[in-house]
Amino acid sequence: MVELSRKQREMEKRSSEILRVARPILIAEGLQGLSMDRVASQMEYAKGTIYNHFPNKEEIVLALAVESMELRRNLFEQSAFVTGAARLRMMALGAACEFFTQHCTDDFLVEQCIRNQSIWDKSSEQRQNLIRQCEGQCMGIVAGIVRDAVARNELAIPESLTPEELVFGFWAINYGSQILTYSSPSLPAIGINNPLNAIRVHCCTLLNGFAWQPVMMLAEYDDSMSKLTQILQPKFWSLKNEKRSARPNN
Amino acid sequence: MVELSRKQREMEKRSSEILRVARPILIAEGLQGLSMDRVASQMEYAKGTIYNHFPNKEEIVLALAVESMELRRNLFEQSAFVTGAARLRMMALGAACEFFTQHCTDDFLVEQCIRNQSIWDKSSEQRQNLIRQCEGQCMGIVAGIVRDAVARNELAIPESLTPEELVFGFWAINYGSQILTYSSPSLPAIGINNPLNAIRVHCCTLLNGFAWQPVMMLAEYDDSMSKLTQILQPKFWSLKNEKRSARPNN
DNA sequence: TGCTTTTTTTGACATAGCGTCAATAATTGA
DNA sequence: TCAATTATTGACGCTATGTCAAAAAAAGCA
Repeated sequence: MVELSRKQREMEKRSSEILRVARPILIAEGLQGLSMDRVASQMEYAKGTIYNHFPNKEEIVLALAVESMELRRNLFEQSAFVTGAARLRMMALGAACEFFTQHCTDDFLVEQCIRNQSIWDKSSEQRQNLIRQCEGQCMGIVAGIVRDAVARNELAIPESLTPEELVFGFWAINYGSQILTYSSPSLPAIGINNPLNAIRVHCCTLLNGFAWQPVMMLAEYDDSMSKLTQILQPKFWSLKNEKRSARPNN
Repeated sequence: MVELSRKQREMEKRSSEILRVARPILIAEGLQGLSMDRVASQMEYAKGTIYNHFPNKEEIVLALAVESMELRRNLFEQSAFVTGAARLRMMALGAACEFFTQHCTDDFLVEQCIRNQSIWDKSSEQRQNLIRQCEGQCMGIVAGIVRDAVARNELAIPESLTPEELVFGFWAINYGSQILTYSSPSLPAIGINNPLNAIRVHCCTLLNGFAWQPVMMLAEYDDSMSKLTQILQPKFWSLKNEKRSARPNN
């Protein structure tokens, strides 16, 4: 019995070693660049051994994505601790998103990788559920803030929208902007010079559009965001570093 | 000379036949499913012949995307003909987006395919420029409406934003929502039941947030959208069918 | 310790896709 | 009609995937 758990621990250890090797490859060269042969040779194991841990590379990618999404969720959780108006907490989540894209670029890239049909076609339902779960938790955190705002009479949701559908808008703005930023051929060429600022402006404007109290002018919003960022960043960094030591990378 | 152009016409014809064969494969089975061998065998030509027209499958995908994006651009152009307040024209573009995703699903899917690094890594700069150009034209149409709104004093753009960056927000909402809708594992499970309505609400709210005149309540907005849709749909359909006859599909 | 059983690792194999290119077939022009 | 040009072909080399029987290692046992 002790034996069994030792075995399992060794198994675990090797699995995470595979992930440790695979991550930089995925980040540097994308889905195409990652191959089982390559992971195997870099680990100095035979290919079959890798297949003992992960039945295909899609499964590896999903496992990496789970790690990255957990970091995101941790950032979100941290943001939710901010006290004050619900709108402020909502903005703190915006700050978490900003931090994630700017300072956890690798994780952000990994997250992008799973927006690919082939991954979902080939991977196990079980691991897919881990992703869904994490996604659901993130949604839960944000929707919770929305509900709280409603309870405090700081926000009235249009009747045709669920709280989650309201969150969906902010999610879409952030996600959409980032995807466009990373994958649209040369945004500056079509007049978009500062997408990051644009995201902020649009989030603020959307919040104002819903009359989410306290309504803010842009300058005010920017100020608040700066303050929030200053308060939150140390925590964000330590979360990020915690994660890093849990999955040592080269 | 006449000979030469006949040759060229035949070349053209075959190229478009390749696209005609490739499109349904791409739509039904994605990037993975599309292979040069398969296109070749389905056309009853040898693989080498296909390579005479397109140096790799990424190039085929990009060519398909150009076709699809041209349809989108046509819809946008059509929308821009609407007369009245700039905001109404902006909404007409929203209607075009709705039409595109709902009734030109295939083209929408093809458009998604090119959000993939490998495509940009392997395809020719020349064809990439066609995409960029089309993207730029779409942006131009929308940004033109924004500029017009400013000129008519119906809208004041925040000073830290270019008109294009304002458009970026709407683009992100639409794009982001659609990507999430199509690629997020079961949105309903996390409380998003009617993403389409959500997009509408968020667009309206964002417009209102910018105080783009005439500011509208949601019900009013929905009414206007219905009317716009009724006016525009016939034109949209004929554009779509025009396209279809230009690229006969099975 | 020595021997048997179970588990793990290995890499050759079958399969499939990409992109190339010398050989072959078809077309053109005189 | 026949040489010259052009287009087509599919076998080939390469890389990657996923499998599986054989070999090696580890565990169990007396």
